[in-house]
Amino acid sequence: MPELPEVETVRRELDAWLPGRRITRAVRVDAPRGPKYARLQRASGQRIEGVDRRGKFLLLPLSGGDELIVHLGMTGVISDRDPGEHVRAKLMLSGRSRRQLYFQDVRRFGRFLVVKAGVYDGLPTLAAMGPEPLDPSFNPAMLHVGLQRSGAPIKSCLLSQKPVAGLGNIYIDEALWRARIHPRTAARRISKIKTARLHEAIVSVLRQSLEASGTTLSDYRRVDGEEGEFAEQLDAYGRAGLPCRRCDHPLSHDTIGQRSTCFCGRCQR
DNA sequence: CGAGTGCCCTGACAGC
DNA sequence: TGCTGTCAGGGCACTC
Repeated sequence: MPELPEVETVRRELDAWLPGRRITRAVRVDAPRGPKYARLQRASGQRIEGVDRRGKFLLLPLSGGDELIVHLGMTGVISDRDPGEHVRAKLMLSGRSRRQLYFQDVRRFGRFLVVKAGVYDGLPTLAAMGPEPLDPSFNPAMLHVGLQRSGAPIKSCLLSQKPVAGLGNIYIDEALWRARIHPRTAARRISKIKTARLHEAIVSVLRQSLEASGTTLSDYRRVDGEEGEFAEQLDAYGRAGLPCRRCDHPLSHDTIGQRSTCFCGRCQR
């Protein structure tokens, strides 16, 4: 499932060639009507001014004062080649190369919509998005303040995107494993010492995954169709029953916040 | 307002 | 072979 490293990988690829191009036509293809593709046709005729990211959302400011918002959901793939099936939206672009942009999304959890720039009324998670973990200003004190606001299990708290942006099921399990924090620990009970460890774990796992162009488990692909290479470096996610790489104890599996969770019952306390 | 639950959606896979 | 059931989960609507 695309999380920050995957979305940032896609952002960088798009940022290399999209800005400055005009969207000659934006169309829904076999996409449901409704809020996930709201006002997409408004992008037609506008120039793409940049490719930004907040958490797992891609934000493309447009010349007409609008913003194209893309969320990959579970199975969203942005491609510069026609994937053939499950294409939900398509951007025809100006420019001699005739390059186009396809949004493929098998399970339809993704979004591809246009809003007035910065107006996120229908997107409460984006509107309340926490700090960017790879921004140099992100520090343990900020994380601690965010965690203090919640009595929920740390796993659920991080899924909310409020204490920090861009983490999903995979990197939360990885970060908690690295920081040796049990996923059921109430967020506000996490000490400053452990919060500092968690901060370091979040930043390191995201940087390392980004270095590997993200994690491909099944659906995620880069714009050129290549896979991310971080899956082989996962220590927790998907390793239930396998020995912990730190203490050899078999990893446990549990469901927290309706999410499958893997952790070491011995060294995560 | 915070926490918890149901829901969307489709393919992969296990079991019979 | 072909069917059924289960699982995967990000974000939102809704309830308490």
